[in-house]
Amino acid sequence: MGISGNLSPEFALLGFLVSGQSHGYDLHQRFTIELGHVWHLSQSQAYAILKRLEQRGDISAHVVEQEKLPARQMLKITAQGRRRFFEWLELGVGANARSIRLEFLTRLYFSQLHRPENIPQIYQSQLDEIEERIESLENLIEHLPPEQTFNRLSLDLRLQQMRLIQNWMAEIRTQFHISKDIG
Amino acid sequence: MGISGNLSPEFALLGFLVSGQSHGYDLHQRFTIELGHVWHLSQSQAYAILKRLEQRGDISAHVVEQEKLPARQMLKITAQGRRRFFEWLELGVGANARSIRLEFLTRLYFSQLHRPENIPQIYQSQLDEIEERIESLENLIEHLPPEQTFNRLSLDLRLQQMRLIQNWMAEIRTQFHISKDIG
DNA sequence: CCTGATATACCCATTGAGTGAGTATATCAG
DNA sequence: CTGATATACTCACTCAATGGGTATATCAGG
Repeated sequence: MGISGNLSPEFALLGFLVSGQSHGYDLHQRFTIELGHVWHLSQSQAYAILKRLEQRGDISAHVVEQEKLPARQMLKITAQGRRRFFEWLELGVGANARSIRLEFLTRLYFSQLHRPENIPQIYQSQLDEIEERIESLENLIEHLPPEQTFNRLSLDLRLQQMRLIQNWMAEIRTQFHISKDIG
Repeated sequence: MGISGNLSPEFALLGFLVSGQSHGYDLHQRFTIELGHVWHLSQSQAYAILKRLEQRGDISAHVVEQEKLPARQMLKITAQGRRRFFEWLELGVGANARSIRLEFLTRLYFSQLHRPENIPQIYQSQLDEIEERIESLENLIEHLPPEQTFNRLSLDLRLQQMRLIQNWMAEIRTQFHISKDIG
């Protein structure tokens, strides 16, 4: 889990349900419109995740018959689901490029929706993780035997990507009006 | 498949077998030493992949009893496996950051081992893909409705990552002495 | 001599990711 | 009346990945 657990399309669906009950089709639609360039989530994948969430007790479902269209599974978030969602919202996402683009942005999206006052804190802890990661990569590269060409190229790219993300985070600071003196 | 099929730890194992027969434990060791900072492949994952490769007929296995240690499965690449491997070696890997760091580097590694003369061609087609991707991202961003904050942030980051990779590719050009006038 | 770390060598169960296709019905434009 | 599009969901399958478990052998330290 944690670092690359790739769990957040799950939490994103949960996050939409925090605003009120809904059903699979609609959740997938909203996801696609709002975060479709962040992740790609297929319809069947969305249904699979929702089923899992139900099995875990994070959401509850009840069938709603419709006059003309097929019946819907109306989905509600449970107390447990709500708790799990807000716990997730405050976790760090780790510091690899992919999970920052995917998970951190998703977290930011739902923080803005449900907990805007927490944004500075979430922002800062993410930035801290990135800076730690940069140091640890610099260290790794320094101690890598010189003949390890391909491992070095890989680590170099990762390091450069982390530095890029550091700058991109500065853009986010501006866009979300986060002041500098937090943490 | 193709773009993000995530298939190359498979081909990497196959690629080690091009140099001669071996067994699971050793292949996993070599993988970890040579490409351990490119991918992380757990031992059990390695065995799972090798089993799949055998089922497909890309490798063949026969048991070798050992005097003291447990028996080994000696693995040999088949004609089919060899063909599949060299086909893969010439394919493009697509243009997302992750698959370039993982798949492209792996391909480069095995090209150097088994087909050094093909490096310029592989390099160039990868670079072309990256440049196409940059254009297509620029286009997407341009036509994105301004209210789509999070989708925009995601696309922005991807674009910047692609530009970074473009520069990183230039470093590779130098390191591998690839001349500029190819393709 | 015994113990514990390390290396060799492999397997299995489970969870999850992800695709592709199928099943229905309703609406609306041409 | 036909075909595209939208609503709404299900199923079967493959692959990814982790975390454990199972053995045996070697070798160093107490």
